[in-house]
Amino acid sequence: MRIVRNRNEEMNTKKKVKALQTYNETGLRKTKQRALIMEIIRRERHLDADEVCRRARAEQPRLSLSTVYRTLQTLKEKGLVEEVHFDEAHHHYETKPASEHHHLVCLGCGQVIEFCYSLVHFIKEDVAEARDFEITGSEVRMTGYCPTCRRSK
Amino acid sequence: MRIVRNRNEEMNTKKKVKALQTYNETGLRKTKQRALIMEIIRRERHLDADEVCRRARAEQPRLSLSTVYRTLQTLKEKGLVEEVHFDEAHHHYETKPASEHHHLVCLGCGQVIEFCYSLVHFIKEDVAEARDFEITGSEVRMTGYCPTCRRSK
DNA sequence: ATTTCTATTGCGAACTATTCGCATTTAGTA
DNA sequence: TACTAAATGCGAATAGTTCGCAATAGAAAT
Ligand SMILES: [Mn+2]
Ligand SMILES: [Mn+2]
Ligand SMILES: [Zn+2]
Ligand SMILES: [Zn+2]
Repeated sequence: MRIVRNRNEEMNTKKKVKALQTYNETGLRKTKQRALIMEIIRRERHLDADEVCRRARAEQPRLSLSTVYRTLQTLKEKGLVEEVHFDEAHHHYETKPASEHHHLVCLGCGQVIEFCYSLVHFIKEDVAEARDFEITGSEVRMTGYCPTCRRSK
Repeated sequence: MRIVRNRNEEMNTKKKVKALQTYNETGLRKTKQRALIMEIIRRERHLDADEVCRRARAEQPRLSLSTVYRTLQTLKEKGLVEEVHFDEAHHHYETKPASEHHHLVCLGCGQVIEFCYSLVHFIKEDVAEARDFEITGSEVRMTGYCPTCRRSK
């Protein structure tokens, strides 16, 4: 019988250096599927799983929807992808942006506008302090009607 | 053949007065099911459709889940109920509160804490102005870990 | 109170979103 | 190159939501 070592276990310094050259920073294997999914959501924001899959299949027709779900989940855990929640009963995804931003959604045409507000960060700090919470995420979403949709009502 | 008049059409003043005594303010019929659903979500906040249904069936065993969904949808449109979006891929509901509030969710134990921030209203005004949007709703959600859950990690 | 009309309900089926199990493939390592 | 575990594809399972339609029941008219 053979001793199987978990790849995530501690390694000595020498091996650690070697590992960093071979694995990417996340410790995940580099696969065509993952790369493509990542590329797609880097290119286009706020897609849902099905939209990601459809776009990916243009290039990799055999890619399975399960893989898309699994990959988005994994990348989310690694902090490379964020899940956004609109009104619908399903999720949308985007690559983790450099600066925290929030969403304004038009209920007429569906367009999503991103906006930043340092006040949000302030609120976060304040709530964390007041409630003694360790806050790991925050999401601000506003819904309404854009100028165009407002006119056509 | 008989002329059928839509009940929502204009009525003369006299009839209008009568109607206000008979219909409730929303123009919806008063049914046992609706009353019960309303009572349940008035009593307990942030339930999802299935939880509402289970609680309702203690009193009305034949109540159907479809009715719960339909009713919540209707009451939402009338502005009596609000839909809240947590991390999960399904909705939760609460009676429309007097003052706008937001949510802090513990990822460990699931507890939901409500908090108010007038700053949010300010942001809303500001975004509306900056983007020329008519804003109809806003939701702020923060996630993290409560003191208790933090300790047990 | 009785009649009339249609909003609302219950039920099952349909549909959509997401997860799971497992055999097969493949990336990374030795 | 050979080995091993990670990742994939596929189909089935589960969960959440909507739909169609016949039956029921609230409100208005009589
Ligand atoms: Mn975004
Ligand atoms: Mn609430
Ligand atoms: Zn619009
Ligand atoms: Zn907790």
